[in-house]
Amino acid sequence: MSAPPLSAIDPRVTQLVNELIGRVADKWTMLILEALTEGGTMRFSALGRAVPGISQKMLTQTLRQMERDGLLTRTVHPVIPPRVDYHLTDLGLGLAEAFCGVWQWAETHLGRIETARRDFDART
Amino acid sequence: MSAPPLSAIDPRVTQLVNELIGRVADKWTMLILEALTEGGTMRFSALGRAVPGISQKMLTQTLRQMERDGLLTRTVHPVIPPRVDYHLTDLGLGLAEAFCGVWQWAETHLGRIETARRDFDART
DNA sequence: ATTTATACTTACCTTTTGGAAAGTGCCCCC
DNA sequence: GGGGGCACTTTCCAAAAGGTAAGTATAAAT
Repeated sequence: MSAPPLSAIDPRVTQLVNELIGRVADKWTMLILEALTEGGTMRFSALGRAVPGISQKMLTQTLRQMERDGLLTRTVHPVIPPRVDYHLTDLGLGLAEAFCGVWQWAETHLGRIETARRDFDART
Repeated sequence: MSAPPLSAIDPRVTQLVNELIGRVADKWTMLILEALTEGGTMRFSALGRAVPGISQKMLTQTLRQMERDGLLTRTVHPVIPPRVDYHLTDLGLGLAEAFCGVWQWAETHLGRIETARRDFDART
């Protein structure tokens, strides 16, 4: 499917913003964002514990992406065994705040969605 | 990775909300949400045109999910050739509003993220 | 000397996602 | 009676996501 879109308000910004949101709004990023919002500064292993179900691979990968996007800082302490601290930048905190709205929406309307699903499933 | 999470504020609501957000916050859902917010009532083909790059398969699939979740209504007019209208429910509109914050955040901070990325890539 | 702890990295492999394209149903129009 | 339009549905297949598990580095502790 192609052809020109409906509105001409945004030229290529829309494209970029969508890409950005897609990158930023995935499952693990949101969960890490939440953990760091609550936990302040956390080390790798603590994050692993705070985000149930995440694998080491995805934890590392997601943290790196977030660091790259400037959402958090990564501080390596030159000690052994290694210790690495993560904490949100103001950019990351801002994103967490913005997501707060979605979070709250989800929390308050969870019930309605569940019944909507049941109705739909019964109907079909 | 497993073990108990950091905070005990939310029992299993967190789980449900996360699942819900993951379902609701994907690329196509957001784009369709946006199209319908701007376009009001739209038919299948119009949505296909309004969301550039989506395939018929994903359009149908995403619309069905959204209908199931109660985010939009699907009205089949018994005419030939077929005509099906989609439009957001108040639930869907609420979600669109909630996402508005994220959208705006992304729009305003796009520049900062891009420079953060360049810095990171240069650093490594 | 071996074990332990931490924060990764890498290789392999399964599962999921999603695109392309062809098929379906149905009536109107020429 | 052949073609066209719309809204799907289905099948096949390639690409990407992501899990598991093993490996790496280092120094302190036993």
